Amino acid sequence: MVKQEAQRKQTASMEDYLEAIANLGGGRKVVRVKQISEMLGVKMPSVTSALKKLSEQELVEHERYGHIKLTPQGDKVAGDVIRRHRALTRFFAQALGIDQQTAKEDACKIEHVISPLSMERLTKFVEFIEACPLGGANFPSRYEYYLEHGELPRECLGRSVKKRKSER
Amino acid sequence: MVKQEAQRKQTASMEDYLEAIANLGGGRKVVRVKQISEMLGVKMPSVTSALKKLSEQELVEHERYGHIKLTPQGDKVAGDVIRRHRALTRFFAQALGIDQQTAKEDACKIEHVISPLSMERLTKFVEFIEACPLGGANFPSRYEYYLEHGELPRECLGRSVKKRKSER
DNA sequence: TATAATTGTTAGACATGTCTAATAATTATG
DNA sequence: CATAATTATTAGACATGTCTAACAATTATA
Repeated sequence: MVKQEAQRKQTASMEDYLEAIANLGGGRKVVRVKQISEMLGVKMPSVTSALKKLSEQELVEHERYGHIKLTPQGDKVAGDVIRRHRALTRFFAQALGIDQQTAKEDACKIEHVISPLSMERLTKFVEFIEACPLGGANFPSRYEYYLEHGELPRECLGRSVKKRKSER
Repeated sequence: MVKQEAQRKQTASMEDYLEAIANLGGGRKVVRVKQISEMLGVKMPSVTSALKKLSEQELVEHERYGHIKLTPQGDKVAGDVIRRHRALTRFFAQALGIDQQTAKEDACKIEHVISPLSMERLTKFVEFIEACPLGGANFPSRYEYYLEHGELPRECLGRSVKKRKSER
């Protein structure tokens, strides 16, 4: 087995840069400092300085005034961040019924701090919600009822629903 | 209406200090720099320095070598943080089935970055889960099945379950 | 292609929050 | 109650990441 470089844990900030570069360079387009700076809402010198750090860690290839590209390692890290981002966005939007904008903003913050275990469970949770006609299709609609009316829908009150043996 | 001091948004770090002081001082016990430092895993000078900042913002009362106490404002901020913390912990533990330790750790991070909207929905979600015998009691158990076996439980596969009109 | 506009970099200030080392105050104990 | 042990503070270093101002390179255009 080949010895694997231990992947240094990135700060939230550096993860944001990697994510931005991946998103901008997705279609092999040229990535520019200015785009990154606009996407992240920081000034260009901040980007330059971040690129320097990421280059030193071999996560990014960057030469003065020249091209910006993720290395395979950088791409892997960015991919992980993006996966977390997507799952979290789906969770907030699909499961909790939150608007896309807020869902993304929250995902953007939480993706940097959530534990792998919680991330995994949250992902499975969304998959489950989306796949299971009962826990899935019914669950969100009942939940929405609860959100709107502040009280449980009929089907939850036990009357019109047969309980299974194990629940009697 | 009395003019209300705009509540300056706190950093994650300052929120942690307020939370720790509230938790330690809960029973009107004397709060000590050392306790805070141990609870947060920082050295004492960090605490002293944080207390200075929080005092300037009138969130904490602190005199040299003396007592440490939240002001009413500080107490309010701490209370908000603690409420977020609790709801998040419940979510991870109850809804996602994550161990208490990890649930708390994640809550500790996320409580500082989640939006009020998502927080509110997440709280309602947990309430719903805990209150609704169907979306509640059944949902987590089906979800657990899915977690363990990697596939949906029978009741979710449409066979043994009558769909309601609206879903046909 | 010379010049203007745009984009990128460097240098260095600043804010936040941590730490260590040295010192001071408080508290416990012989 | 004097001294030792503990707890707290100050001073200042350091790391991260942002910014502005000044300058440099690149690209567009007259």
